Amino acid sequence: MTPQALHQSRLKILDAATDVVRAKGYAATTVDDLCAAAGVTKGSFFHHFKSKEEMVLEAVAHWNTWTDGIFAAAPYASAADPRDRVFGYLDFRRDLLDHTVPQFTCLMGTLVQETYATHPAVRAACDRGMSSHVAILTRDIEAARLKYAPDAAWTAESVGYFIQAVLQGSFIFAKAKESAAVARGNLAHLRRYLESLLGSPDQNPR
Amino acid sequence: MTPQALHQSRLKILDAATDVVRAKGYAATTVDDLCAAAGVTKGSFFHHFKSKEEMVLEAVAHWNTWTDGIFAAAPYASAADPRDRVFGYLDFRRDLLDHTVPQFTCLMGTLVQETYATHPAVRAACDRGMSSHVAILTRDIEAARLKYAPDAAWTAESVGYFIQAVLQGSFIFAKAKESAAVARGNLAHLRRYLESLLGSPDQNPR
DNA sequence: GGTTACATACCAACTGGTTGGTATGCTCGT
DNA sequence: ACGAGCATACCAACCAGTTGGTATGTAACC
Repeated sequence: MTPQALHQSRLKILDAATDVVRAKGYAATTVDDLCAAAGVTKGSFFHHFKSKEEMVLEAVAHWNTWTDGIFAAAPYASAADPRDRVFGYLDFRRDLLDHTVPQFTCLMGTLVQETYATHPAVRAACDRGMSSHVAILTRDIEAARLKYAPDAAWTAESVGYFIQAVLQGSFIFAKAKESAAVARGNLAHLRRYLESLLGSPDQNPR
Repeated sequence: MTPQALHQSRLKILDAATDVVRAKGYAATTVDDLCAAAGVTKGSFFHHFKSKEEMVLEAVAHWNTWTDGIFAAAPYASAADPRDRVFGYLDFRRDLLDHTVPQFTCLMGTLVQETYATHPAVRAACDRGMSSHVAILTRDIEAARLKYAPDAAWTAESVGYFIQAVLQGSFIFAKAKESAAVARGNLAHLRRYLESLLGSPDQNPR
């Protein structure tokens, strides 16, 4: 966003927030935790952010530009066929599971669970972020639907939300079991379902 | 569990915990919040529970016996055909979505997100609880698989986890959007997928 | 070139309110 | 009279946010 956003200390705090909040949650993360992780002082923190909540709102925005960049730059994103992009997305997310649990889980999914009733602005930011990610995904799904299942009874958007829900739910089990095994199995089921909707990516159109 | 568990104040605290923790999360829920919601004093709270964490562990156990009872008593549970029980479960969960968001979301899904890295005992309790619910569901799925898809490439257990992940992910979107609409759409997709695995419940076997 | 004025970035110490938990004593059934 | 259950007052630790100050840069003015 603003040139300000590039400032070193500011960035370090936002980066630290994505890690610490994902690991401990919002309420349990103290400003001191963040400062220690970012290597800045409390004075610096409150110089850059009016409050802890305002900071986390910017952390969500920071997270979204960061992840949007990752998915846009991924190899699958430049596939010519939209269905290949959809399945490429699934494979890409499956490969992300090779990282550790705190690394592949979602900041917004974690945040919204504990803040939806108490911090309306955070809830709204998570809603916007998750929905915009779904919208990006939905574009490819809709293109694939028009090409491979034009008479389908389902909407592309509902499939986009379904994919995200499977991912978010998988993260919960990954945390509970400290293992990505269930998440991997879930992605396999999800792929099979999408193949039933769009056909397998190595089949021909129609 | 023990006859102790039936004690009035104890029960009121555990009931309050399921509501308040689901709404505000574990860290943001104070012992005073719980006491106020339960209508007991702090002295009573710490008479019955050694600590906030020990209380939440019992709240998880309390939650599991409560929900297990609900699902066991639901009409679908006594269907003769295992496939009917599986789809009955899906319909039952869909109907639960008519309640408010705080009412149909899952205590353990909320809890584990923010505690998995900081409160190992809570994480383990959530894992046990969620896995045992999956295990109950898996029994019906396995019976349906043997009857309707004996040569299937998938395991009943992995389908059980998939169903739960879709539900948990749906809860996240319900919280983010303060609406169950996405959750309903997700359950429709889930049903379609299960029909592709087991056949539609009004079809004949094989 | 030097001085004033001001803005940004940062820091350590502090504050006032909150929190989980404790200490102590009251009450009531047996 | 004795212990289970409960109530009240309290405490030390902790927390978000404040304060007052320093260091650095920089733009303007003479």
